[in-house]
Parts: sequence; structure tokens; C-alpha cells
Amino acid sequence: MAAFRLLPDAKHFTGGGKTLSEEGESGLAVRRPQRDETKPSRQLEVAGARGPEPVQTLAETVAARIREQVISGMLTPGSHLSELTLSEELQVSRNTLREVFRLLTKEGLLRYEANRGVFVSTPSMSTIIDIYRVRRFIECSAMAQAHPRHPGARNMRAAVETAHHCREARDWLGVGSADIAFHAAVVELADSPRLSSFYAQISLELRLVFGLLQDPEFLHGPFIDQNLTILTELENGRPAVATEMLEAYLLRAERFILGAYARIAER
Amino acid sequence: MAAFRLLPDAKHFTGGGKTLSEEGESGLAVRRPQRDETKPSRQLEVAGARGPEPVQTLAETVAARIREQVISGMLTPGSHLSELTLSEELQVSRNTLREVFRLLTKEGLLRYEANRGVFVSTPSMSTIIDIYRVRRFIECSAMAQAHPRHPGARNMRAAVETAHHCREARDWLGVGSADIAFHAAVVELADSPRLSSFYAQISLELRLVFGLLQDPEFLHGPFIDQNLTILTELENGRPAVATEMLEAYLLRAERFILGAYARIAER
DNA sequence: TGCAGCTTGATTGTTCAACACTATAGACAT
DNA sequence: ATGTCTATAGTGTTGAACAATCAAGCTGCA
Repeated sequence: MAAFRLLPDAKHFTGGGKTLSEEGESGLAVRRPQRDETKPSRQLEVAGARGPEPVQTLAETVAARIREQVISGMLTPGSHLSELTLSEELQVSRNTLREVFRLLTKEGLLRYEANRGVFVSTPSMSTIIDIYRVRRFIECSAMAQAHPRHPGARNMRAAVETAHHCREARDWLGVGSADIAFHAAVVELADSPRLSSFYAQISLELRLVFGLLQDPEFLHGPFIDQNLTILTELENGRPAVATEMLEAYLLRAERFILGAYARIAER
Repeated sequence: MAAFRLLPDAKHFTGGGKTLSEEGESGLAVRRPQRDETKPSRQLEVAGARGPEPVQTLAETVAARIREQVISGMLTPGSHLSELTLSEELQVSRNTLREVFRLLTKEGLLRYEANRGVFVSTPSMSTIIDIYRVRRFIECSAMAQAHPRHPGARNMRAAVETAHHCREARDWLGVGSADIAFHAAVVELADSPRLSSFYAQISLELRLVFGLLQDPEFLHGPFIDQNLTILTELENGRPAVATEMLEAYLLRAERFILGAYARIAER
């Protein structure tokens, strides 16, 4: 799964570059239909089979694609997303693209500037602080009231395992995803769809931060073992201990990220 | 650059308690201002606006308007919002309206159904349960860690006072707003912009529920005094007591709302 | 030189009219 | 009544237009 199709180069989006990708082949791009000749079905479906959401509108598909571009670091924070250029590259109309921008702006990944367009939002120091405040707030509360045999715990375990696999494979992006999945599972313990979806949004912003920082091994490496310990405490019926460890984890992670951020910011 | 400017046809957007439909345009059928004659500046700004966001795009303005229609109960849950009809009534193009729909869908006020359009989302029993779960989760945590002299406390007091004024004036919609403002101020105690904006969204959904229920006096009346008590406890340096009372308040309110909901649902 | 004002592209904001696709309501046959 | 078929209305998406705005280059002139 997760076969990311990525644009050749992020520089295309920074306004300056001129090399447009021709990219005539598959992916999920629809070919521009010529009115009089062949008319390919424009209503498209997404490859991924599972999911109770069989239809997805073009705007949502494109949104998902740009989202991936952003969190994979291919679209760097601060870069300008030109409506014209992007609509040509992604083979969608400007109108559709604008709908996409609305979606992603609400998600916090993009930022509007009046009459100047959209930019990939650039997390600041205070962004990081706020994100971690929210994380402590939500995750710790969820953990504190958790039942050890809650289904969320199973997802936590699964996340820990994939994290280990990815570490062995030196797939640091995967490790990051698994780490986030672990903590999303923690939030699941609270049994609240709204809380979970909010947390998912926060995670997205966090990934933006991760993309900003280099050296992902150093970034995620030290933390995946702590996740395992926390999970074990929970499973052994000591949610209070697990909560305490979780809070310590989050405080440490925050300091860690802030430090890395400051280091690259002072350049 | 912060010069405020009202555009000529801003009156269209100040909706005066009437339906969405427009006052009868002189001349015949829905004619939109043609380019060469009247040219109202379409780039508009909102008057009040103490925020750092001086400019507002048409889509955002329209979104604000529909939002009000929804929470004021003028647009009832479940009703279908036709793109064509609404775009004519609001004097905006279908494309702009679709951007608006994207915005409001992300906010949870509207719901998309593939190829069938958007509907005002209808809160269910589980919606209410989830909303109150989140409220207890967030508000209680915020209260528990609050400092008595936090600026949020001032806002809490202000909300209590307007609630009383509105009650005297029999303005029950105002009472509802003040109640929500009070609890938003509670969340402010946590000092997290993201948490506050999330809570604002939850509040919106809750207002949707309120709009569904009749008898607003019965709905809000009993609760505004409890807010005052909670505030007093906080100000007197007993956040623990305040938290306890807050949780009790929320549990009671949830039962209350659920009961009212069930009563109207079985009809 | 320095700088205020004007001109000029480039880009966003918004609209329009068209067409493709889908769902639903009737008409019809069973 | 039940099921199939066809209009039809409404959504999904497009490309082209124009208006409003921003950014930068150019001018004229103290």
C-alpha cells in the first residue's frame, strides 16, 4: 500500500522554476478530455480498495495528493502554490484546485494570503509549543481513563511493531508514521470520533514540522522503545504509570523538537 | 493597507431576519450586474473585525452568512442546499458557492453526499454524546489546571453578565450564545489556540442541536446560575471544586439535552 | 543619488456557460 | 404491486473570460 506517486521536483512550486513536468502517464491523473473525440470517464475512483467511501470527488483526490506532497517534504513550508502552474501539473481546472485549497487550508496545511495566494504553512516555535500542549492535554487524559483491554490498545501494539519493522528497514518516514499512529491509537482510547479527528489534524501539522527537520533517524529513533514501555504498562493494568511515562515522553519530545528547530532556524 | 471599505451592495449580506431570498429586483428575471454598467467592487470587507484579518473573501463572507442561517435555525437540519438556487439567492456564482460548501463541510455544519449535493447535517443521539464527551474532556482538564487570575476568567465573568442581561430581556438565543461563550472562556484557560478553535467547532455543532430543540427558555434557563457558581469557585482559588462542579454541570446538561432530543425524535 | 508616482505584467478573485455524470421520479410493461 | 426504462433535474468539472490587486520596473525630478 501507500504507493506514493510524487511529483518529480518540488522546485516547480516555488514560482521560479520553469521546467514543467510533462508526466503523461498513469498515477491518478485524468487526461484532459477533448470534447469531440474520446470521452474518458471523469468520475474516477481511488485505487485503494478498502474503505466504505467508494466514491471520491476529484477535489478530494487532489487534496490527498497535495497533502502527501506536503508531509513527505516535497513541498517545503513557505513555498507558494501557484494556481495556474499547479492546475496544469495536476491536470485539473483552477476552480477545482481552489476547492482543494479550501480543504487544505481548513486542515492547517496551507495558509491563505489575500490576493497573494496559498502557501505551505510554516510552523513556528509557538506552533510546536501549542501542538505539544494539545498532545499532553489529550493523550494524557485519554490514557488516564483507559481500559487496558480497549481495542485501541491493539492498534497501539500494531503501531509499535510496524515501527520496529520500519526501523530495521531504515525507513524513517515509516517510523514517523508508525509513531504518529501509535499516539493516534492512544487518543482512540477516549472513544470519541471528534477527538480522534482533531488529533489527526494536529498530527498533520506535526508532520509538517518533521519534514522541516533533517536527520529523521535521530528524530524518531530514541522514541519507539518508549512507546513499547508505555504500552506494556497499560496492558499490565497500570494506566496511571503509563500516563506518567507518556507525559514525560511528550515533554522530552517537545524539548527535543524545539531544540532541533532552533538549530535549523538560526541558519 | 488596513483601510476599511464597505462595498455598495453589502446590504445583501446583512440578512434582516427574512429568508435567504432577495428583495425583488427591479427589472426582469435574475439579472446579474453586467460588466459595463453598475460595477460594485466585489472585493469586500467586513465592518466589525477586530481581528488581524482585515480582508475577507467573498466565499468567507457567504460562509459566515450561511453559518448564521444554520445556527439561527433558519436552515433546518436535513434540508438540501441546491447549488443553483442558493447561488441565485445569494448572488454568487456556483463555483464560489462550492468553495463555501467545502469550508462549511469541514466545519461540520454541512454534509456532502456524492452526486446528491450538500445537506445541513443532522445531529444524532451519538453526536450529542460525543460532543459532551469532548466537552467534559477538554473543559474539565482546562479548569483543573487553571490559574484563578487567568485572563480567561475575566471573559467568563463577562459571559455570565451578558447571560443575565439576555435572560432579563427574554433573549434566549442570546442566553445560548453567552452560555457557549462562558465555556469557550473556560477552554481559554488552557492557553492553546488550537484547542480553542477546536472547541469553537464543537460549539457550532452544539448550536445546531440547540436549534433542533424547542423551548429555549427551559433549555438554557436553569444553567446560567451554575456558571456563576463555578466561576466564583475558580476565582476563590478552588479550581478543584470548580472542576467537580463543571463536570457535574456537563453531565446534567447532557442528560437534559438527550432527553429533549429523544422527546422530539419520537414524534 | 534618492524617491514619489505611474505603468505594466503576473496572479488571484469571481463569474459564466457549457458538458459529463448520476440519481430520482414517473411512464410503461409485467 | 413490482420491476425496467427513460426524462430530467442537479451535481462534478472544465476552460475562458474579466476585474481587482500586488510586485516590480521605469520615469521624472528635486
